[in-house]
Amino acid sequence: MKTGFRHKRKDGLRRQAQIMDIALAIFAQKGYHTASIDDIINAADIAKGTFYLHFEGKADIMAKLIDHYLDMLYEASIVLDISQPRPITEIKQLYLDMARFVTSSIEFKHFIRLVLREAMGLDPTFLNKVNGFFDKMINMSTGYIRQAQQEGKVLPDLDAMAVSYCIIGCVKELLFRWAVMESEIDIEQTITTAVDLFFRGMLANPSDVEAGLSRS
Amino acid sequence: MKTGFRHKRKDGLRRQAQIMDIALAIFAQKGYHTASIDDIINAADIAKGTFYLHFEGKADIMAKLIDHYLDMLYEASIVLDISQPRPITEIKQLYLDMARFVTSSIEFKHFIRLVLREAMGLDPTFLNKVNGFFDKMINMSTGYIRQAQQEGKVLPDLDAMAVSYCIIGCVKELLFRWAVMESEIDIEQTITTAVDLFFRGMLANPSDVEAGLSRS
Amino acid sequence: MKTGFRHKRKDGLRRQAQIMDIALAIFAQKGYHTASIDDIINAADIAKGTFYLHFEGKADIMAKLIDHYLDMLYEASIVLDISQPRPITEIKQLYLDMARFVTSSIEFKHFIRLVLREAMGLDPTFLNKVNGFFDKMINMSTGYIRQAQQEGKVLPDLDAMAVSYCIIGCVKELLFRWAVMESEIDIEQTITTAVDLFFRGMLANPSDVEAGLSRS
Amino acid sequence: MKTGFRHKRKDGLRRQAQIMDIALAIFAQKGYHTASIDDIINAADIAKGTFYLHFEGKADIMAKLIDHYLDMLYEASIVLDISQPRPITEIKQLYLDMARFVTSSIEFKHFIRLVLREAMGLDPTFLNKVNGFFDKMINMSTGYIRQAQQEGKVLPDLDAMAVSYCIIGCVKELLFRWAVMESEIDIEQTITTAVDLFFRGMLANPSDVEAGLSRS
DNA sequence: CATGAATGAGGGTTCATTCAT
DNA sequence: TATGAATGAACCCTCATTCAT
Repeated sequence: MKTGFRHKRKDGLRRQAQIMDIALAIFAQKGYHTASIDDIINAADIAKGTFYLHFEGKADIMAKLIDHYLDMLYEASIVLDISQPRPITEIKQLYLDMARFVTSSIEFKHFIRLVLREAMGLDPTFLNKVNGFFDKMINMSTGYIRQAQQEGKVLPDLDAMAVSYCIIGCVKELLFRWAVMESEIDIEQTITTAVDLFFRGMLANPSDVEAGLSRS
Repeated sequence: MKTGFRHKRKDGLRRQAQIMDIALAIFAQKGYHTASIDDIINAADIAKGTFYLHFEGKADIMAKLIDHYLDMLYEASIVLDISQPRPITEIKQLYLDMARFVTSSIEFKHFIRLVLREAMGLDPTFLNKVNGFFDKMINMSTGYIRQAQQEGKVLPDLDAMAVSYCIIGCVKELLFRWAVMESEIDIEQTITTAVDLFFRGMLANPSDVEAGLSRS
Repeated sequence: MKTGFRHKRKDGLRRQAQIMDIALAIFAQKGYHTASIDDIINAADIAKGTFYLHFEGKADIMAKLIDHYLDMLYEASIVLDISQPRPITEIKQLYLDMARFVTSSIEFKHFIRLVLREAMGLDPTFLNKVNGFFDKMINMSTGYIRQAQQEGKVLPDLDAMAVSYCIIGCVKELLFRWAVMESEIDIEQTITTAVDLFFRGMLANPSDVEAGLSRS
Repeated sequence: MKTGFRHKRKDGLRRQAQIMDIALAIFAQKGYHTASIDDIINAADIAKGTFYLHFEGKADIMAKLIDHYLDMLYEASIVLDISQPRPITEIKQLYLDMARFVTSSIEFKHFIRLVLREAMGLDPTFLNKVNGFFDKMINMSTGYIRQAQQEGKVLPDLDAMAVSYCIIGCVKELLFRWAVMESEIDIEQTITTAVDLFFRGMLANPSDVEAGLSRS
């Protein structure tokens, strides 16, 4: 028992962030259940103990990963939280901005891949965290649609929540194709199509959307 | 017929089907990774060896389950494979029929729960099988939309495949809410809303859809 | 992953008993904390899984060992539970019988060694089990002395429980020397000396003990 | 004196003694095996490295603790080493003094608790050190009894060493009840009872002890 | 002297799989 | 066919110890 030498000392938080990056890549590649701590420490080139120095265990690093990226998403989603009315064109721009944001980094791709592939199959803890985010999106969307209905801009008989489910479903599917199936999808083009589709189907006065439609 | 005599002897296929039913319930409840062979054989009240007599292993029973239920879905989806034109109203009815079909049995609920929760996180084999089905749905839908575009019934500039992604996304999301999150969703009502939404957004001549709209 | 062949099947309980015997020897030799499951399975020439087939873990086999031997001791101690008065000589014989009983088998030696060396340093669970036995012995002894005091055979002012502590202390020390330190002790001779010593010190009428004294 | 300046700098020996005190308390509370270095450094509010600056390791601090307290006991036991004859009453007083000595400080209680609970289960090194002390006590006692036998004060046929085992056993048991089981024992009263009991059982001329008996 | 991040051997436990009966 | 004891690779996790700073 003569261990503990040959260090490559790093500032605590940087080391932790570095391990998280690598773990995320591993999880995204092999899946949470299939990936082992050994996979992570080998990829990170650290010792077992070093891992447990920074994280309580496999579930802990997963939780920290989810918290970290969800925090970023929550923050980014603030721009979507519209209290004052905005023109359709701006809305579409917001969606495109969000899309560019989440598709800009490989880490986010890994995170989305991980979450959409199997975060649902993990502890209720994880499931709740992730679904909490989607639920917030849905509620935000629902509230926005209802307000538009009151303003007479959206068909009054539409079930706002059902529509929101559809929108979130579209978003998830697109992200799934992009992050999990690595499809060659033109995200911006597809989002434009989807937004136009939904707007055209929802709006009380279709001419309202004309400016926002890409072609016609 | 040489069944039913001696120590718990059953016709091979019936026994196998019975084990699969139980395994599906277990997998749907605990998740594929979390569920163990022991869970299955205890629930099925058979011995370890008996399980391996009928299945090559854990992955094998999972594969057989996926194959079995996907086969049923493929068969059921035949009615959606429309070569000749159909009126909008009939399309909506087809969707509702499909919805009633998959939500009618507890086994299908288990299957959908299993597939949407984590089958994506398993072997590429499983992922491919399941996505193969969704891809077929998407291709079917895409072809149908393109045909409608040629007939001038659907806006010509729409990216048919992007729209299909949206539709499948909606379907998955609804099924996810129903089977995984056990939300109290009125499936038929929500599907009606979604179909109307999409049709209104897609059709070249909105008046075509009037008959199909639930309210107007 | 191709494991599970090459068996040496044994009847379940016999295998369990065999593992317990070996584990007891290992624990007695290396100590509970120092001994590892690997030590046990190597000595028993079984696989890791086989161990966990019969025991829930290290603490479980320890608990089963303690229960097993304490049960035997409780049973053997029944003869000491004297409701009707007995002559001194018989008492001494009872002690000698008990001594012969616990020193007759190597397993008991291992058990006593284990218990006296460190069972006190384990979980409160183990501590309580073992002390429960000693407490029963002490209570039995105390009750017996008090009865003798009422009959005027034992000095009335003696603190019966304090005397019982002394007796148990002597017994423990003797067993410790024999089982832990492997001293060359003539157990029977020493017990005879101790019993005489205590009796001579306790009895109201020293001549009562004459018959029981080994010499003089 | 160059103590007290700069970052938490203390005189080496004082710091070492302080750590030992804390370690003793931790060991006594959780047990040697269960307690970790982390427990100690946390309680002592020092860094890991600081611990290894003062001690070679876990075994080393344990050894130093045992040595330290055994030294004190050896020193205290000098008063028991009687070359010239003493009256019975004085002997009893010596025992009571010793009892008061070891039960006077919380540190001694911790030490006794540690030693009687599991020091026996550690390295032979520790076992030998502790037993070395008890052996010295036994030899001292044996010599004293033999001398008394030659002087005709103690029954000549008694096995002096056996009697000594009994006495040490009583002492250990009392200390065990007090330090480990935290029983509410009146140490002085119980020792008085024990001493009287043994003397009455040993003495050739029982009237010799009369003065020493608490009640008669 | 003091620090605490890093180490890795070692330990306990699980579970899919096998095969003698 | 059916059984279930046996297997062992693979995991997760702990903690005494080291040494660059």
